Amino acid sequence: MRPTVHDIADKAGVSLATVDRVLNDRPGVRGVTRAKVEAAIAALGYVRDVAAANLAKSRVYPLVFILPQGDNPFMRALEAEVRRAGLHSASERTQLSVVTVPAFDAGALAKAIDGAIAEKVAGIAAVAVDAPEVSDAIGRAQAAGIPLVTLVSDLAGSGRDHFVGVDNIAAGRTAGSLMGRFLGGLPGPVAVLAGSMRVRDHRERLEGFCAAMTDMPVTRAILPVLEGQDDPARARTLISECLAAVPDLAGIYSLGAGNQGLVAALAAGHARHMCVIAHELTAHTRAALETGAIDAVLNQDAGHEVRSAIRVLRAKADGLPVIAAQERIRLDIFIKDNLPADPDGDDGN
Amino acid sequence: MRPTVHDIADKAGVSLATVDRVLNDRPGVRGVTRAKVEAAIAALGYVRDVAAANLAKSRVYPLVFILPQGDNPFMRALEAEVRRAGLHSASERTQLSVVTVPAFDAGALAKAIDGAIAEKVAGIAAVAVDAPEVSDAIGRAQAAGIPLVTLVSDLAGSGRDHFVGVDNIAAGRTAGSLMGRFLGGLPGPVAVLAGSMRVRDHRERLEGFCAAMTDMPVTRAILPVLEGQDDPARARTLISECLAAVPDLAGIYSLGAGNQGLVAALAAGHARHMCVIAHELTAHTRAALETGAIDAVLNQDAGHEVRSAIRVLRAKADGLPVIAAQERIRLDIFIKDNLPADPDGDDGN
DNA sequence: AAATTTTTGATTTACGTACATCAGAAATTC
DNA sequence: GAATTTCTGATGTACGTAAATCAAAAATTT
Repeated sequence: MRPTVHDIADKAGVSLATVDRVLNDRPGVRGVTRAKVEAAIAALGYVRDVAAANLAKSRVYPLVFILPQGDNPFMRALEAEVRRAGLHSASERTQLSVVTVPAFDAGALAKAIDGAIAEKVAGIAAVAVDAPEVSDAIGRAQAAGIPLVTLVSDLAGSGRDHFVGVDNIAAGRTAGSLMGRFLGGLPGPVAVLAGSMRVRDHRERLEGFCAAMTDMPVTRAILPVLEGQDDPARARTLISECLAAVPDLAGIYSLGAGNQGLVAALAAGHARHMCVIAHELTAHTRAALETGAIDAVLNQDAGHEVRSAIRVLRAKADGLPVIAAQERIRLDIFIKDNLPADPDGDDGN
Repeated sequence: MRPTVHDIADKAGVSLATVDRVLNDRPGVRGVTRAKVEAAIAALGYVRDVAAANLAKSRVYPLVFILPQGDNPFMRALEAEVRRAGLHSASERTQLSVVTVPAFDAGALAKAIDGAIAEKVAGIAAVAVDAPEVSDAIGRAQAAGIPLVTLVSDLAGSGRDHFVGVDNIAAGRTAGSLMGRFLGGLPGPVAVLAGSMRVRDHRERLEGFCAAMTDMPVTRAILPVLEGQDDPARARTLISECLAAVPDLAGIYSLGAGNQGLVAALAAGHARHMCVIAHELTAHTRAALETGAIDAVLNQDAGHEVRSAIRVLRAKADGLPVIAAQERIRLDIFIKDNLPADPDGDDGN
């Protein structure tokens, strides 16, 4: 049997109350006594039974996820994962809620953060927008002692406790590297479709992509970035125009959302042999992978991100350390042959 | 606050003891009363507080992992992950242990399974060997009411409760597909290095690889399979001989272990441009990816597999359902650009 | 209607921790 | 050495469930 607080008390020759004072960092213990207890804890290899502790505390952790509104499939996937996690969260004494704010609206995001602070939540996860108002709001959360993690898009320099998301420069590099290898000696320039260059993750992906492409043995022109504002209709127009204007186009890298429009444009275009790499596995990109319209999809698993955010926020709320290596979000590469079987599949690992 | 057993008792107008009898399926409750209680449970949306329940039960779950001996890095990684999971398992009242048996030794494996049955463990996870003795032992585990999952390599048709591992045919297809795309129009045959064709997962990977290669627009010869017995020295010899004998070799698919030998042979050989795809991310394959000696590595995450096995065994032991979609092990594709930063990194998700 | 069986209630203890209270001991200050 | 402050012990309750016991009530059989 693993040691309990009683064993510590016996071993250290003190009372249960004193052990409790040491364990929970309560005042009123002399240095000598504290050392005795800590020695006993170390000697016995005691670890607190969190389940029992939470039961005794009957503490609940209300956590808020602040996500952008709109039909960005990845954001909706995140929201779905939060709700899914909410089903199991009861047993872990976590109460999850989702607040949506207009996309790219720094003021609204800041307001939502302040609202969460006012409600005295135990933690906040937010998709950051790169703006001073947001940094300020994050600062207020920190001042209030409420842990806050940025999700998907980071805001370095703010007081956020942690970033949950992929390394977007590496993601861009991966895309460039795959694109280069898939194209091989095939000539022709490549196009890049982004949402907006004012968003940090999109900038970073482009940066990595260009770096990888220039590292390739074959130099290849990268056309000026097409900004589709993550809007399917705009994306479709831009890609269609590009296909028409550049007859020898060899590849397209879509690093933002709005892939529905990309797929539509490709389908409408003549069946040209072209290498297409996109981000985020959604119903549309999955279907396009299966038909061969898209060659590879880079994905960050929404389920993993949500669970990681929850773990980190709970750890911060309890003052526990976060094991960085354990919370690293990996970049998945999907081609049609390693697609997970279930469209809504969540491996839960 | 979420409802407790007391709330059910009040709502149903029965005593706590009766609620307990219904909840834990104990005898001595009339059908009418049982229905009343169940109605109250449904009406209140009661869910058992597993933490409290486990605390009250103070039940422990001794689980055994039976793994092959030897220096197969992936198996050693699995073992390391079991030990790592063991550190956190205490809080979940799970006691993990590892038993190693000679690789490919059906008799030893069967004996190990019987040993675990004799020890009345709560669950068994084993890397299956395709043999009748093993099937029989699995049958005995089932007869003893001990849940058993196969790990990495399945044994369909046996009484195993679940298989934890990747779809190896899909893995082979993925390798073939990537190989074909990376090679493009480049001429030349490809070689396949396997451990042994008597192992099911290796057979399946080969099958998928060949299927994907024949689906490619460019037909390409696949040389007879080289069987390295997962032994680095043998693998090195075989690959070196192959490189010498086939000057126009375009690619190598290594679908088993022994990649250390493969890498050594490649390094010793002249710096020929060749597409190399291997399985399992180990220190050697990682280093080879970084130098460019290997182009892609297909990986099944040992940590995910171990955690999935634990979840499944615990669920089975408690008579709870397993959410299949949640326990699907994904096939990871790594190229040098999306390598996880930490060699021993475990994302824990 | 009595005897028997089955079902239900009431109550208690336990799991491991958190937290509060109050009395008593030890250390410190005056 | 007394008064004060600081520390420690003893004890109890709580969290939500499991599990056991024994008595009482209800249903069933004889």
